[in-house]
Amino acid sequence: MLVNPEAEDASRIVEETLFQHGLLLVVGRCSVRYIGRAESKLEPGERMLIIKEDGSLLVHRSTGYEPVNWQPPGCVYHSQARNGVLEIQAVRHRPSESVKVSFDRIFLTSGMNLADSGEFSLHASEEDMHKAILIRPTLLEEGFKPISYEKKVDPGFLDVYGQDSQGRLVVIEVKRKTAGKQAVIQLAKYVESIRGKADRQVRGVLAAPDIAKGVQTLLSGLSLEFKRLDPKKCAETLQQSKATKLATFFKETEMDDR
Amino acid sequence: MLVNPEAEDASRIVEETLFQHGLLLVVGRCSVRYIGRAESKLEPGERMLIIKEDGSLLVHRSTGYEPVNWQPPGCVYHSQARNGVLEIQAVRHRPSESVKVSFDRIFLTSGMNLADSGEFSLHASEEDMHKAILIRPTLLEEGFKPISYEKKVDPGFLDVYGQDSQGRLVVIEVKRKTAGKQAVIQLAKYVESIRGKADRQVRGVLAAPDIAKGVQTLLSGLSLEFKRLDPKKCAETLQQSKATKLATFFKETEMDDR
DNA sequence: AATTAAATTTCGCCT
DNA sequence: AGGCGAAGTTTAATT
Repeated sequence: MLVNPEAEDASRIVEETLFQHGLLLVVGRCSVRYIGRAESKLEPGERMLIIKEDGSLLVHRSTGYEPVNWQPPGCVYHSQARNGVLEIQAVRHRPSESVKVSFDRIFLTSGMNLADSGEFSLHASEEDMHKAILIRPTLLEEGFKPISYEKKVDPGFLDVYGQDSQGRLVVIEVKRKTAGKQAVIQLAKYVESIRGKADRQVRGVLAAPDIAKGVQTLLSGLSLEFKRLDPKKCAETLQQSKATKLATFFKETEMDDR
Repeated sequence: MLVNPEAEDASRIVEETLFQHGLLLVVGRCSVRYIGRAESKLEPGERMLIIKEDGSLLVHRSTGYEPVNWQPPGCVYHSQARNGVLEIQAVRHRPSESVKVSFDRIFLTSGMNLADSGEFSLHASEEDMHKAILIRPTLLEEGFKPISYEKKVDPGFLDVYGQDSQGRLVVIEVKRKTAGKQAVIQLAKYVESIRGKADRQVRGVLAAPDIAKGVQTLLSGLSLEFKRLDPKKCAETLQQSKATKLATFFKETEMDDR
């Protein structure tokens, strides 16, 4: 790690870190040029450059959640120090594009190796809600039996698909947030598609924590139903039934995707 | 800036930097808990925490373009050091959510103030392509004369609108990338809308660097046209004609938006 | 404030 | 490799 280094000294850290695929951090005054899917130019200013082990690149300004310039993982790098200017260039193909960062002043540069094997788990995502219904169908309603999930139909993918206690087909559209008009339209399309092929009655159910104001009218008008489904309860259901249990579940129920 | 500090010492830098809205950087071993729109848990590992002047937060692992946890600008922070553990918590409302980062080991912490007034310009955006057509209509075709741009019509806004050398109206849908089915549908809607009101023939032109495979058939079937338009050439056109020139252009041509 | 549309969207899955 | 759908999408523009 170097504080206020000359470009040539910083360059040594940069090259070494890039070579051994470490995490590189450079803070200083730079300009950035991007050419690829679009083109951009960033005039000189003080920013933070991060290059990760996997070759991804981030240029962050002092404000804003998003990087001002970036490259996804898999970039190839080239760097050089000349006339007190440190240039770092990232290139990737498919699509062909490149980002060039030129530092004329460097406050801090550091090469690191972060050991990180910690697991990341995201709960109560929409996919978790799908799974929760599969594991505990009563979350939706008594007697519901899932047949398939993320089933491909004409207009796209329907979330969960099954039959109710009376043998009617049930098409379920799941939303993690308050369901709006768009969700109803989507459900309607799926139901229509299934009705065209099925030989039995088909119900359409919108499952979400809440439904937007006024949308209930639209839903009722299309003879569709709303069922309240709490993401938190879904997450709890998943937590109770561990990943291993889920695996056996899929084997035991032998879901038919005809 | 501190290297391998105790939590209590790091805490001083953190608090001060947060207080004066500087850029905060903490690298170390941490766990992260997020609760809000969804919920997530990140088990201990070595990561980089960035908190910006505007209150945005980023937790970056050693790989991946995207942060593993984050918060948009406008968060309120609370931090404390206890039993050798540094805890930093970001809270925001609307939607209500929070991220808590707990460091049990710190490699590096730094508070900075980045002076950055450099302008960022993204060229060859779709809007740039609109402007380029206005400045040099021959980019589209000989004899084309723009009448208005971003004109409000029933289904939305059409990109550019004008008349050709034979006095026919021309509706142009511009895409910066390969135009797909959606672009054709959009153009068709606009053309239909204009045809309903116009007293002359109306042409529909899709202007893009390329057209998706198979979409040409759809386009032809609707009696619409495709014109190749290179974003790069548009960017060059804009560069030649400076912003000042553009301003006078808008004044001089007195474009009618009836 | 709510809705809609675009993004150098990214990411994942399936064809 | 390309295409489609989802995202804790984010962000900006518009109603």
